[in-house]
Order: sequence, then C-alpha cells, then structure tokens
Amino acid sequence: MTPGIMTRKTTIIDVAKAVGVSPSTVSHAISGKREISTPVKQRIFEKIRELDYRPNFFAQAMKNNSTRLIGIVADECRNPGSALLIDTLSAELSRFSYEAVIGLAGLGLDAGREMLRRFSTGLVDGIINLLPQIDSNEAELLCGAVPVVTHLRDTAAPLRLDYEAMTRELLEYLWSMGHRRIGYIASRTRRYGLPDPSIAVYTRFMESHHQSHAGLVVEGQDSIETGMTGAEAIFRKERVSAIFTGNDQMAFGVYRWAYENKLSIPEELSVIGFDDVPQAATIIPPLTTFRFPAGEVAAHAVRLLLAKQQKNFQPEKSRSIKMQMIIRNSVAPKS
Amino acid sequence: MTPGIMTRKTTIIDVAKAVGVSPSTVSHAISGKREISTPVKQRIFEKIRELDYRPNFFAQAMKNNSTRLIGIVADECRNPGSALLIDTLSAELSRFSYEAVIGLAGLGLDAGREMLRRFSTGLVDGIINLLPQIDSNEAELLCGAVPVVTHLRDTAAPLRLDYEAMTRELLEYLWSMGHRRIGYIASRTRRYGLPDPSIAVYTRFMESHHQSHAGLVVEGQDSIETGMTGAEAIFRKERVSAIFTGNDQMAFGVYRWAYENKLSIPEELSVIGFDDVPQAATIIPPLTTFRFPAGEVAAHAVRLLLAKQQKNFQPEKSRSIKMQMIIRNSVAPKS
DNA sequence: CTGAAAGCGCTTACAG
DNA sequence: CTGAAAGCGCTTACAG
Repeated sequence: MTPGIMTRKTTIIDVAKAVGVSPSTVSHAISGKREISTPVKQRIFEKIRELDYRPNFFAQAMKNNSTRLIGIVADECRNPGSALLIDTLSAELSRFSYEAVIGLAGLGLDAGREMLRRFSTGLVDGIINLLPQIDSNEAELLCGAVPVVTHLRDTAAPLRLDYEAMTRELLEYLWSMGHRRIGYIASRTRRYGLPDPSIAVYTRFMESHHQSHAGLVVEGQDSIETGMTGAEAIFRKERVSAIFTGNDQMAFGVYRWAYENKLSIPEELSVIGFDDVPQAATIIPPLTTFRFPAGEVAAHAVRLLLAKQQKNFQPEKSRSIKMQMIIRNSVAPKS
Repeated sequence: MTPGIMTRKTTIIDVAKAVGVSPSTVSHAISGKREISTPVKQRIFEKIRELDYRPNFFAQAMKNNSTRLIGIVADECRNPGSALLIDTLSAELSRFSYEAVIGLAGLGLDAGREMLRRFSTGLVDGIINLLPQIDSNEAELLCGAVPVVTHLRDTAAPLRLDYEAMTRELLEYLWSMGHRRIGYIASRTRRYGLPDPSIAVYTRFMESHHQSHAGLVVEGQDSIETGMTGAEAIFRKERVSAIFTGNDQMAFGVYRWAYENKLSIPEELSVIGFDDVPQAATIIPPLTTFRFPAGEVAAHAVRLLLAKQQKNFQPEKSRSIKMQMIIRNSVAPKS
C-alpha cells in the first residue's frame, strides 16, 4: 500500500501465488465446496487477510449468473409512505437472503424507464417496481428476462386494497356519529390512473341517504398543500362537519387549513385519513386513519417475485385486503 | 420466447451471428467508438431490437473496471431526515452521471459492516456511508480500495455543523423573548459518540447569566417518545417556559406531551427544534427550528467522494457551516 | 471499414 | 487432496 503508487486490486491469482497453490484451491477453500487440508486452508485464509483479498463481485456474478440482489425502484423516499414500504421490503428480502438495492428515479417517465432497463441487465436477480408512472405491462417489457413485480397493480396476481369496503366502513362510522354533511378530498394516484374508487362509494352512500353532495368531492394530489386547498374548496361550497381524505398527507393539510381558519378539530370538524403514516399518531389531535399493511404488502410482493423466478410460474388469483381502521381523536360526534 | 422453454439471454454473439458480423463490430456499433458503415449499423440495431439484446452489466463492468454506480449505505429511510438526504444525494450523484444504489443495513453493527464490505467488491465505484454506527476509520478499513466518504464525520475533510454557534443564537433569541428558565433535551447521535456540543454551550450560557440549570438538561434518543419523556423529566424538576431539543422529532414529542398535559404551545411553553423536517412546517403551531442544509451537505459529500477517486487526493481543510434558523410560531414572549 | 484473439477475475467440470 | 483448462460476456489492442 505504498502511497502514490497505484495499487492493483488483489485477485485470487495473487493469493494463490502467495500461498503456492492454484486458484482453484483458493476458490474451493473460500466456498467450502470441497475438502482442503487444514494447513493449506489456514495459509490461504492467512494470506487472504494479509492481502485484504475480496472476490470480485462481477466475476462471481458472471459465473453464477446471479447476484442475490433485488432492485427496488421508486421515485423517491422522502414520502413517508414509500419510505416505510421500502424499509419493510428491504427487511423482508433479507429474510430470503437477498439484498435489496434501491434506485430512486424521480417522477420522470424516461428516468424511470431508463432505470428499470439498466437494472435488468444482470445487476439484479429481480425487480420490485414502485414507480407510479410505470404500470405492470410496461415494467415487464422494460425488464425483459428479469422478473419484476409491480407494486399493487401487478397483472399476474394483484394484491388489491379494498378501498370500497373501507370507504363504506368509514362513512358508516361518520354517519353513526351524527355527521350528515361530509366532504371528500380524493386521491389521484390511488388506483394509478383509474379514478379513485372511494368516489363512487361516497356518491352512492350519500344518495342512498338522500344527501346532496355536489361540490363536496374535490381531487387532491396527495400533498399537504392540496389538502389545504381541498378543504378550502369544500368549505367555499358548504360548511361540512366532516372531511375524509385519500391519504394522511391531505388530512394534515385539512388540519392546517382548520388551524388557519380557527376551526377546531374534532369539535368543529372531524377528519379521517388513509395510511397511518407515523405522524398520524403524533399530530394533534391524533388522526383517525386506516393502517397501510406494509408488512403484508411487502411479503406479498416478495413472495410473488420469488414465484416469478421459477420456470413454471402460475399466477395466483387476485386478493383483496382491507386496511384496519385506527380510531384516534380526530372524529367527534356531531354536536 | 416460447413459453416453458428456458430462453437463454441473448448475448453479443447472438446478435453478431444474426447480422453476420463479428462481435467486435457489434460492440463498436453500440459504443460508437469506431466508424461502422451505415447499412451494417442499421442491421445491427435492427437485430438488437428484435432480439431485445442488452449488454450484460457485469461483463461490461469487468472490462471497464467501473460501474458508474455509487452506493449509499444507510440504516433505514423511514427517518424523515435520512430520507431527504438520500433523495438529495441521489439527485446530486446523477448530476455527475453516476447512479446511486441505496442499501439499507438497519442499525446492527454486523449488518452494516457486512454491507459496506459487500458493496466494495466491485459493485460500486464509491460509497457514501450514512451509517451512524460506523465511523470514518472503520469505513475506510471495510471498503478497502474503494473510496468512501462518511457523512458529517469523514476524517479527510469533515463538514461540520456548527451546533455551538446555533445553540448560542437560539439561546439569545429565547433570552430576548424573556425566557429565563429553559430546558434542553439533548441528542445522543449528533456528534456520533461524542457528547452533544449544545450541552456545554447551554451550561456556559446559563452560568454566565446566573441561572441555575441542574436537571434541566436530559438526554433523548432522537425519537418522539424520548421527547415526551424528556419534557416530563424536565417538568418534574421545574416548570420551565421554554424547551429546545436536539432534533425535530423530540420537539414533536414535547408538543405531544404538552397536549396531553393541557399546556398550550407557544403561550405556556415555547419550543425550538433542529433539522426542519417537512412536518415542522405543518405541525400546529408550526415549529421554529434550524434548517438542515441537505443540498450543501450532499454536494460536499459527492465532491469529496469524487476527489477521493483521484490518485493525487489532497484532503481539504475542514469546514464548519451554520444551519439557518427558521422562525415560525412555536416561540412566544414570556408572559 | 471489419475480424480474430487476448484478457477482465472468477468457478467448475475434468483429470489425476 | 490438488491442478490445468475452459468458459461466463463483454471490450480493445492488434492486424488487415
């Protein structure tokens, strides 16, 4: 390690020479795939330490035709929802002795495509596509021979979040608390291009209870800001007593808007969100919301990906799961 | 693509054969490193599309001895602070046409070491170590020949956050608002093993103003929970009029504790945090805090890493930067 | 403008 | 118990 002199990385041949054996012997000593006499083995490991030899990742990968790496491709991890999912997926993968490498492509369509292509040139053994802008079919195309599962909308065996049932549950809860005039700030991305399924449920519910609802549903972009503007728009139309939102971020926006307009939650305005991000429990008052089942979703994605690696992959049938409603303090009886 | 039949991945040789040229010609057509006649080039690209040929990542990497990949190794991305930093680093890296791959090792010491070792076997051209449990020296050792920079405590050219100056600024601000009895919930991880530098500044400040402070500094673990228990401990000692905390999470804990104890912020208790995570702006009341300069920190780390790749690397001298105080509504004059 | 051959650093039949 | 050789899929001197 003379400074200034370019030190070539030490290879298996260097080790073999130093010990006075063949590279195959060194290789076998490391992998343990055949018996090596103890003294030889000892000298090999000694030299490995001494020379700080580490088998080249690629050379190994090329032979094995596998890296035991799974790529998780997402837009960014700043969003608390994706962050939790990424953490959970990463941990789940390691249970199967895979290692997750995460790539962040941002929201650009091209950047996302590019990353999916690049990852599927041998870098990883499989891909979990979390990119909202790229659907299951396109991901399959982009990834070619490497298996890919697309989060929550994989065509092979989609796991569906049953927003219809959850919306009914929530509306009945609100109704039972005496709320009649209810607003909804819809999520644009919930079904990835398809309309937010809660809207139809809401409309039907209101109509079956003979409540008008024109102007009480607005569409947000899942951000705190659009939660605020959404609440503003609803209240311009009518002073509702409850608002629910397509995700927690927008619920936080409603909180913020209520604070600025001196409406107190829950006494004057009840709020319900979706996802149960960590802040939902700690915001004041704690938010009633539905818990995103990160563990189940991650387990499903990983299981599906592993299945797709088999030659004889048979798509399972699609499953639908409900998120649990976590009742906290953001809903009060209508006074 | 006959289903059921194992389709070998198409190689450059397949393309060459299909076109009727040599592999070198195909290689050169792709890289553009030498002139290829237009008709040949066209046929090559036609076949590439047709066979969906993608150059094998490893074979390329092995020849080039480079992947243009930089590894970011962190514990998890759930923490809003690391999430923002990871996003920013990832974007910064792509400005230099590197791609970031993120590995999440959790908080285990062994898992972190293992990941650093694995990443530095050729997988990436450089590493950014965000792991709190592994310091600069150990990271260098673990990464061997591949350059690594350790976030905020790299021995080569540390970028230091000047907590001393910030703490003075904050204390003077609080003092000018009439606060005399002030508590502090310290951060355990701020200086990675070394004591939180704010404690000494706080002590000196209080003593020079002839204020007692015994029991008014407690140590938290950067979590909402320890923010709550910290506030509890301070109030058991004395009813202070202001508390500042080593990070925003603990400030949120103070909010939570105040809510449960029916103390209103800022009227009865002023609060200041550190980092300015996104929720700091949207919590009620919006939190006064110091903005973590993710852009600057990321730019510095990347610049340092790129410099370390040069043979003739000269350590810069260490720099100290202050975070900007963002005044919002969590501090009121002492009544 | 194009091709044959060597080599990157491993692993694994094959042979002893 | 150990070694020589082939091969993974590329790229790049070298030669024409």
